[in-house]
Amino acid sequence: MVDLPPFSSNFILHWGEMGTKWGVNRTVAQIHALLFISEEPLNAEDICNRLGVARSNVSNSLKELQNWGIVNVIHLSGDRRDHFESVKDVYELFRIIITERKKREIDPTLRNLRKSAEEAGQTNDINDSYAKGQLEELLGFFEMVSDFYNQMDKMPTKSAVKIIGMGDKIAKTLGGFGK
Amino acid sequence: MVDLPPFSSNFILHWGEMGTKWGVNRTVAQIHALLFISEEPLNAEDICNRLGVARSNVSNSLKELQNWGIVNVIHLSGDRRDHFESVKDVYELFRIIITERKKREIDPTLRNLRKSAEEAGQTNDINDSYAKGQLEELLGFFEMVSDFYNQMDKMPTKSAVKIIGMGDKIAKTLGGFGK
DNA sequence: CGGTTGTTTCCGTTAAGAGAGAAATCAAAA
DNA sequence: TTTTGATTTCTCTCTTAACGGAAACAACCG
Repeated sequence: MVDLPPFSSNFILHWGEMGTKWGVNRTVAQIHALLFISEEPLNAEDICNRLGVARSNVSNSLKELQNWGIVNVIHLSGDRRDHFESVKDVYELFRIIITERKKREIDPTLRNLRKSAEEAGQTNDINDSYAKGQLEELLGFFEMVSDFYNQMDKMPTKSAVKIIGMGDKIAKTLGGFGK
Repeated sequence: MVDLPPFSSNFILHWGEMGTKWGVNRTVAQIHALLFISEEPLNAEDICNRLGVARSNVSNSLKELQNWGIVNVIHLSGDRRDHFESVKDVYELFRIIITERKKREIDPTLRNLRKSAEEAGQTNDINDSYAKGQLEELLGFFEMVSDFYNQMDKMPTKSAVKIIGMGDKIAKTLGGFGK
């Protein structure tokens, strides 16, 4: 971890570690952490040197970060090399991540549940009716979550933040109805 | 996949597959899926037979599901064997999962960010000020998310559901402010 | 054309995790 | 105490992912 203050390396290492728990590989998360706290865009060479990882690894990791949509290519005048920068706004960053995770982790299940529920609907075996009901419950839940995500995604970031931040007030208002 | 209607095996297999994307192993997710759609509690032997996996694997997986808090032991009269049942209410199920994931995936980062931000606060090197600011932004975001989770957790399930379900209406109300 | 940059694709190594099976251990009921 | 069920531990295998290095390739520019 060359040329970085201790608190930065600490953060980068931790972010890499957590990355593995979030389903992205360590290097990918580290590179993202580095770019996120870098004021200027960095080129691939810079990243290699700072993190001490192989060039090919950096190249592939950058590609994955671009697939996620949280890292963009920047061209500096007078320099032919690609430079990379992370989405810098935290709210925007997580909006993208959440949308992407929904696409990968929710939508396939939603499709499968719809299919399963449909198939289940065609059987009338009394033994299967409980399973059928549970699948329908699950499907309903996933539909709801999916709708919620879609609405948050359409919303301007600030409104979404406001909803999250106002969680307690909304809860109090609605609490009476929910009981 | 013995003694199960096609839509059930389909669901169990898919849930197992998605489990790997959610960070739990395949067998653990499959067992959970099986228990979730089973009306009666199953014993370890049953699970072995239905899913065709090793007994030890079932034992360890059940333990992990109990650690997550989404599977409980049940004792049936006249049967000394442990029986297992999943949390059956979908909303309750995901409330538990989300709380648990927060504990594993958010809280450690929150702690680390607090530490990093504190360390960063002590340096006055002008070169580090951007990184410092980004870390503070990130910390603020994680604090907000954490608070939101805590509030949802304290809330009766129905209120939480109501907030999620009313996402669009709340968005419309707040939309004007957010723009 | 030669030099630089970037991507892609191999290959080989290493590390980590999942999974199965066997045996030892433990606990409680009969 | 004996028996049954459950957990724990250990070992072994298999698979996957990560990683680095090297080379091939394409694109571009001077």
